[in-house]
Amino acid sequence: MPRSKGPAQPPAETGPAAARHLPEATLVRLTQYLRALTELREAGRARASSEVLAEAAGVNSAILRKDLSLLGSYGTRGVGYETEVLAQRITECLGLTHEWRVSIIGAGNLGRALSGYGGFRNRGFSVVALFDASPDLIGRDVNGLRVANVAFLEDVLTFTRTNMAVLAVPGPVAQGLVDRVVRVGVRSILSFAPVVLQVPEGVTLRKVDLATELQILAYHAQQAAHADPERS
Amino acid sequence: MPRSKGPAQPPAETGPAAARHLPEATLVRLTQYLRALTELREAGRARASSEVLAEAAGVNSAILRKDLSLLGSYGTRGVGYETEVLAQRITECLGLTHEWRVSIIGAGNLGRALSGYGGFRNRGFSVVALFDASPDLIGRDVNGLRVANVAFLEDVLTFTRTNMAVLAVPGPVAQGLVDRVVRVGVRSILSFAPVVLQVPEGVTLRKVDLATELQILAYHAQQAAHADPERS
DNA sequence: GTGTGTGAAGTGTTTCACAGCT
DNA sequence: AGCTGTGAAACACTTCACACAC
Repeated sequence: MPRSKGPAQPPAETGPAAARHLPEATLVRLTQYLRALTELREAGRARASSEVLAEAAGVNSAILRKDLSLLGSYGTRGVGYETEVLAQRITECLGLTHEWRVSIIGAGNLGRALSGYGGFRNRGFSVVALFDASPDLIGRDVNGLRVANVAFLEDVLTFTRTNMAVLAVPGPVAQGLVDRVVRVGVRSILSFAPVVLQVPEGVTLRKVDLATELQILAYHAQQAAHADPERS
Repeated sequence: MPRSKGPAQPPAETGPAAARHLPEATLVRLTQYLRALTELREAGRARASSEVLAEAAGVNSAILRKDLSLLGSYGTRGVGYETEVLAQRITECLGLTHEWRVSIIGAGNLGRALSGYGGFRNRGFSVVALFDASPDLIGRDVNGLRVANVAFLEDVLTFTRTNMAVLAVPGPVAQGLVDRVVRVGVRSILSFAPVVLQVPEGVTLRKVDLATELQILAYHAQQAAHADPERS
């Protein structure tokens, strides 16, 4: 903090775990930095400059430095960042020291794909339950989990101490499930259902929508075709 | 256009299909409006005000009107928007009149889930091929598609006139596949691989990253817990 | 009267460029 | 000398609020 305004007043951090209210765009990039740092560490690099890190994360170095400065001063001028220290710091900020217990609702193709996704088990996420409504699926073993009956959703969520829910169900039933999940205290939901969902204050909902992604690609492809009408 | 600046100069639209360079954020919402319009039309509504439409799409009405104004004047003051006309207009703008031929690369859990996803077949997207490298999967029938050998990727992409690729493969092989896909002229790629990917100018790449989504949820949950330390 | 379309203001994010620490 | 951390400028996006068309 090289500049003091008026009477010296250190910025009153409540400790190294501070950093309130990170911008949404920064959060997305922090996860990328974390991945890049993991790769660099596996490659044996103890230090990296903002330039190197930015390259590995696929962003420019100015925004990387700006993002990291929001977490506090964790680099060394003239040298760079220590990969281990920085990775630890980002992990802390993102709340990944906490253990997150994820339940997946919907054991169709997508739900099964998610339950087997390796990225979950890393970094403090563990899948603790998988639900479905279909008698054909209930009781079956999927990636080491027994598919539970969604009729018992509330009991199982409570018993497993679930604190994150992933919805991989058809649109029409999604809102009802959101309501049930919220009622037993889950406050973080990731939905793959292509519908608008309402959640009360204090509950975070994120959506992934495959149709939206394709439609945006279509737009850009069409634009490119306008500029250069060649390959369809 | 109620206001002319200086000598009358109509905004030189090249026709109703114009609307260059829509902001990324607007594109995302346009897909939501399109879905909302489809629902409204199915419910028999021929007209809707920005208020009603915004509610159905889960956004506020001011931004909806601003977004739609970028496509031209398609509403009627004092009345609202005609659902059919507007849906048609958005469909046009997004490039969904074109037929998009999608190949899915990777027939693991996720690739299979994607190939069966109903949202693809609607709105001009058709899945024309599904690839894998594993002898256990090649030749098997998945949702009416025979899994093709990724060794023949180039030939099959060309033969099927693929113009969009979806990557559902492990991180380490993703960049190589991007390069191959780009080399045969595909310019729109959606990747589920959790790695930074490089594409040349003129190719659009979008990424969906499950680990990132969960990590962002974790951050918000942690923030909420700081404010109100109660349920884990 | 009603509800769109849009300037203007407000807010958020990125880039620039360089002072200052190592 | 080199690289971080950060004000300041530029850019992007959202919200406000109201003139105007119907």
